[in-house]
Formats: sequence, C-alpha cells, structure tokens
Amino acid sequence: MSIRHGLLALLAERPMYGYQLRAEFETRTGSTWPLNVGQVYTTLQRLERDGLVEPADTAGTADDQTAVYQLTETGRAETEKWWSAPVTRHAPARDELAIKLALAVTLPGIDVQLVVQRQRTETMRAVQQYTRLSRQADESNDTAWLLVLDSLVFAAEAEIRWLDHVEARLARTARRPARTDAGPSGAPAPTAPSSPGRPGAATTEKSGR
Amino acid sequence: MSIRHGLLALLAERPMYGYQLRAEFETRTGSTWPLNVGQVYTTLQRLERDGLVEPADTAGTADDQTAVYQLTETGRAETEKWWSAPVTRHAPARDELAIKLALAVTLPGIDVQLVVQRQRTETMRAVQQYTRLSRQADESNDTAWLLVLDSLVFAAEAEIRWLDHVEARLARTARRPARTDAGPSGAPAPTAPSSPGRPGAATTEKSGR
DNA sequence: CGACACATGTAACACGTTACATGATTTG
DNA sequence: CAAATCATGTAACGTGTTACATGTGTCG
Repeated sequence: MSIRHGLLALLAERPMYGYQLRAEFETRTGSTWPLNVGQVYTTLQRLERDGLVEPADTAGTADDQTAVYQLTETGRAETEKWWSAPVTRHAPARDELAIKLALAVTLPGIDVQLVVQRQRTETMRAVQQYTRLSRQADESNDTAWLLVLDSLVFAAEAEIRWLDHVEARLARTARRPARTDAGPSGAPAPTAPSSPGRPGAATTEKSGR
Repeated sequence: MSIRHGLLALLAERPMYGYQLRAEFETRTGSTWPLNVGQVYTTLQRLERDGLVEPADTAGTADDQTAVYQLTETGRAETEKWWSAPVTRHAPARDELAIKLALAVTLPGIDVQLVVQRQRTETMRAVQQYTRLSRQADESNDTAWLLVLDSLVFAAEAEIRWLDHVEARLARTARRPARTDAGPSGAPAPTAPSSPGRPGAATTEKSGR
C-alpha cells in the first residue's frame, strides 16, 4: 500500500505521468527503495479503476506520448485522509526474525544462542552500512534520504537490543530450564515460574522529550 | 516467506497435517499473527510443488481424513539453511511510515509536525498495548509470546525515537530553511549547507553489552 | 549508427487474504 | 439433536516483482 499512497501524495502536488512518478518517488525517498516502472503503471491502472486518479486534460500542451494523470476529488480526499491518520500497526506485519526466534526457542535441537549471535553480526553489519550511507546523505544534503536512513538505523539498533534481550533471557532460563512447548497440540503448558522483573517495556524515558 | 519457513521448521520436528500446523504455529508465536487455515493448505501445496514436503506414509496408523506431510531431503536441507543463515534485510521492506515522512518533508503544504505528533501518539498507544499484553504473557509463562511482544515493543520504541529525531531535525532546519525538493524532475538539488553534526547513527552504546 | 535515456505498457507469477463449500467428530 | 470444533480444500482478489515488448528522442 506504500506505493499506492506514495503515488497519490505525489500527484496531489501536480499532475504527472508514470515515468516521472517513479523518478520523483525514488528521488524523494533517497533511492532506498527502487521502484520498478512497470509497477507504477499497474498501480496507476488500479488507481484509475478505483476512481482515485484520471487522465489529465492535456489541452494545448501537445502531449502525444506522455500519459499524464491527476487526482480526482475522491483521490484528493483519500490523500488527505492518509496525511491526517497515523500509520497503524494493527495486526503488525509478520516479522520473520521474531517468528524465527520464537520457533527456535520452542523447538528442540536448535542452538538459539548461535542463531542470535549470527543474526547480531548481520544486523550490526547493516547498521554500519546505513551509517556509512548516512554520511553520504549528509554531505549531499539530502534530508529525506537522511531521514529514511536514520529510520533504518533506528530499526536495526532496536533489533540488536532485542537480540541482546533475548540472549539475556535465555541465559536466565538456561539455569532453571522450563518447557515452553505446548505439547503435541494442546493448550499453553502451565510450567515452572520464571523471570520476576521483565525489562524492555520500560525504555520510553529517552523519548520523553 | 515467513509462513513457508515457519511450516518447514515445524515439520522438521515431526510430520504434521495442515490444521495441526496452524495451531502449532499460532501457539508458538503467541497467537500474535493469526494464520488463516486456508493459507496453510495453499502453502503446503506450494511446498509440495517445490519438492520440499511430501505426503507422509501413514501405514498402520489408519489416517483416513488427515493429510499428514513430512519434509523431503531437500526440505530438510532448506530448513537447516534457514536456521544457519541470518535474516537479511537487504533491500529492506518498504516502510510506509518512512516513506510517508520522507514525502511529507519533501512536499509543500504538509504540516510535518502534526503528522509526526499524531504518529507518536499512535505508536505510544501501541507500546502501551504491547506492554500490557507482556504482563499477561509473563504471568502465563509463555516465553515465546513474551519474546515476540518484546520485539514489537522494541520496534515501536525505536519508531518513537526516530520520530523525536525527525522532529528535532525539523526544528533545526526550520530556523535555516533549505529546500529538499529536487525540482520538476531533476537531480538532487545542490542547496544551502545544513546540519553539521548528525545524531542517531551513534546510539549503539546501550546495546554494547 | 549505435547506445542510452525516455516513455508506455503487458504477461506471468509469487505471496497473502478472505470467503466459501464440505464433511466428520465431539459435546452439551 | 444442535452447535462447536476438527479437518480439508477451492475460488477470487489484491498487491508486489520480474521480465518482456515496443517505440521515440538524443548524443557521441
């Protein structure tokens, strides 16, 4: 849905054609997410189908081979709605890493420590890469790109923190092993007591600007 | 791809049938991501098509109406590969929020402050909700669920930090306005100098366990 | 003239999501 | 017996992704 809304937002500024939309989208998001041209055209088709955009009247401008689109009233309303409502993470997207580790903890014969360790290495590599790019973005004075990169850095750092957290919890549970398995297909197994205080959920201080 | 790998991982423990796989998956990931049964069957079909799973030989067990699947050799190899390689975020998934704010900064007539503010409210709400659920998970001693919830909390907190960061940067740029726009369809505009030191990318201290 | 950027589009496929259809078994 | 749960599957649709086909304009 990001593309859909992205295109709408761009078209809200002024009418545009497909090729142009792709260029604008990529430029303004720091070329972080390359956008296939084909996708733009199919998305435009769908937007037109849904009555959110329409071919622009190119009277006088002698446009023969560019297919300019503009927002309809409905499209403009939809765009405003997008700006005014926050992005909701209801039913947050399935996170492969979270699933992987949840399963790792649950299944027998998995060296969770090792999985965590390898993942941390990889994620730290990602952080470094993004940081490196950040310098470029800073030099070229590209605020949008910088913002996007920072978002990636923040997310990756959170992932590392989480991995540390998981590891710590594992170390604790390892001493006093408790089964997390639910059994062949049964209900959440009532097991031994564990972990009195739990961290993580109280780290909001730093953002209390 | 999470489902695909998730099912493989579950089948690596022992052969199972569709309905059972769904239950196991949901239980072990704390029912955070409800998995439609239909999806399980179609995914199983695709896995069979790709030679990763096969109908299990149910000789003697008198299974008439359950379709038990087991891993093939290829499937087992694929699963091991999954466990041994970290989840890579190459070409990280398009993040709607990042796109939204990058566009907001770039486009005229958008009250970025307001967008950020509303988003923060929403995200903080999410953090609180997850934290509340965490308590439940802790009480019911469900390690996997707890892990998943923590991951969501960490991610949401990172989002809040990022929003703060964006706001701070905006406040700075507001005093010394610089165009981020690239123009009608041109190259990254060379604009006035801005922002000497940039924070964010150096926040790794906390995870340096 | 040949390569490359501009510009539009289609086709095929992957995955995810919801809704629907069907029947067996358990249980109040 | 009725309702819920167990169990399997199909159909239709949405988005995203890649590859392909086609043509124009420009520039070395």
